[in-house]
Amino acid sequence: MPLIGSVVISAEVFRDRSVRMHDGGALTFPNDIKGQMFSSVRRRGKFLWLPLSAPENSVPASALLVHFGMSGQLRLNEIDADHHQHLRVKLVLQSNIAAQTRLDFIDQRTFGHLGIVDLVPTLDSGELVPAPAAHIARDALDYRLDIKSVVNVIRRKNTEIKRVLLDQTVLSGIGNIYADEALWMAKIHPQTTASTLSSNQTNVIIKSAKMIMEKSIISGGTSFDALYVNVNGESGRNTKNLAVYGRAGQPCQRCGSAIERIVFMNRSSHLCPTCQQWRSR
DNA sequence: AAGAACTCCTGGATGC
DNA sequence: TGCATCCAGGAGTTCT
Repeated sequence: MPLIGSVVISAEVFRDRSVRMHDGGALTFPNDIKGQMFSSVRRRGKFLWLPLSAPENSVPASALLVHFGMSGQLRLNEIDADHHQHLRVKLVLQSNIAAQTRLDFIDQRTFGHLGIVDLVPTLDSGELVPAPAAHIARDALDYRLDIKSVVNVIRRKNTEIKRVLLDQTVLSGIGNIYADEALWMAKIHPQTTASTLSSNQTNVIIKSAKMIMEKSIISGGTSFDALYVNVNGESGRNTKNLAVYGRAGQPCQRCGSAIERIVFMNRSSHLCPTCQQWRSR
């Protein structure tokens, strides 16, 4: 059943935290979403939203905003399917061409959330985006991405390049895994100060990230276990494509050196100590 | 203002 | 067997 054109018949929140970004929280969310129709699907970085239908001849003013955090999923289920152990929010949907169905928000670690938010025009393009995501930069895979200006922004940052890659206000969509993979491909140490990188090096990093993410999407995403599945509950197959992430101790595919795991900014980073040397300038 | 640290959370893996 | 500790990380908030 298609999501677009479906109307929310009812909603139930099983974990208040999962709608913490909704104005009014769990108290008002079910009533606020009831009767709303999804008119399309949009994405920017790690935010996804479903604009809610507006009166005729007017643009949508609000949307159901979803962030998956680490472990969040949206899954379409039969109306009477068993509740998943980590079901946090349940929407019952009705379309005019199919039976009722269920859109489940499942999230073990509850870093994800959803809520109804206003759509606001961005300063640069006037594109309508959810207010809580308005500060998020264009996605790495957005064809309108201005790589040249992103390179300039990155090269003005006086901090480690990996921090910058994870900063969603610079460039969005890159998380811890793809940052490590892109830096390995570009042969840059994650703790290299961004402002010491050349334009060419910075370009290579961005293009590597794009290439890696595109390849991952074709493989159905990077998943490790049953926690990470697509809308139909299927796991991705991209782990076999990873060169460094989660491969500490294994040989580098380029030079054979043992991959290292280091910790900074309270996160793991994986790198080849030979290919990615930390040169200070 | 920019950059860094802290915080939220669950449950599988690991150690004693 | 059982209990404690570690680990995974996106991003908002708070700090320096």
